[in-house]
Amino acid sequence: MSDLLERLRERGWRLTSQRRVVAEVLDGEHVHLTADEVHARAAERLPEISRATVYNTLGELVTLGEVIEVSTDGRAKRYDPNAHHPHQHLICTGCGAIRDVHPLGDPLTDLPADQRFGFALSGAEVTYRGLCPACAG
Amino acid sequence: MSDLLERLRERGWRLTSQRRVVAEVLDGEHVHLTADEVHARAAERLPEISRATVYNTLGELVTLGEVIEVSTDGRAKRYDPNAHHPHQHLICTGCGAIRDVHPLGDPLTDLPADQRFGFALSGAEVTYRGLCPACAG
DNA sequence: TCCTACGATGGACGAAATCCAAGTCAAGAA
DNA sequence: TTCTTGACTTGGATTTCGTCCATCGTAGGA
Repeated sequence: MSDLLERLRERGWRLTSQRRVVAEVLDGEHVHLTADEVHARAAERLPEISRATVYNTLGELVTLGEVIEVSTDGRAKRYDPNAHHPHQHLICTGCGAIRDVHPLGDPLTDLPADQRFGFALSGAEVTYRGLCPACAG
Repeated sequence: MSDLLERLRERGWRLTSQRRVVAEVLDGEHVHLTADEVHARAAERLPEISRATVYNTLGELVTLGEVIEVSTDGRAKRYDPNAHHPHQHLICTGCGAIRDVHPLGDPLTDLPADQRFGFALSGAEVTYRGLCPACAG
């Protein structure tokens, strides 16, 4: 059993075939899939899995901190299984490809106290944008 | 006439009453409105303006670089008229309130060459998240 | 094996945004 | 000023993404 399923089981997750397949889809490929793509890949192994179940399961994985939700543009959210390694995203403005990147330092430290307006900061996301080599042609 | 309308006119924008009202709504309040809120405020002055026109006009303003589109979460996009002053956003995880903030340095410089993967970078957006004083209450 | 509470199902629903064919009008031409 | 034309607007249909809900199924403990 994968590390992911193992961790979930330890937390009392009821392990259904549907949840197993969704977790395996995410665990298997470290790319950034939409909910619909996750559903399509899960349906290859479990043809009658419903979209509601995929949404429910993804939501739980996000709540449990196993998966990160990425809203890159105004389109479908993407799900990033690389939740245990802090990182940011680099997105191609041409084709929409997403890469995980590791900038120097912690973005949070760049926001001085007088720019925090009394907020209790919990995190910062950085999205770099540019043309990938293929799109720059 | 406002600076915004002046700039648009110089670029050959056909100035219709609908476009004028949308531009004035954005120019007047430096808050982050959704398309629906822009439509509601525009309709106060021009009751029969259609949603499609508001969406069209907002899209053109974004293309022209006069307005920035902010996709905070999976909800409606917000439109930020403060496009000529580089800034980032601080969002309350409780109530969704958005503030413009000015972090130190340029986020782009934090991404080392070996993390750029051949991309031609065009920009970086930083979203700080936390609880605002009212929600932390 | 049996129970039962938790999870899955799928169709209806809703929000946000886009599309499209038809009607309207800003602004340059005469 | 009036005319002309192509760009702009309209509103309803459509698409996309996601949630809700009543009902059915089943994982896992007793």
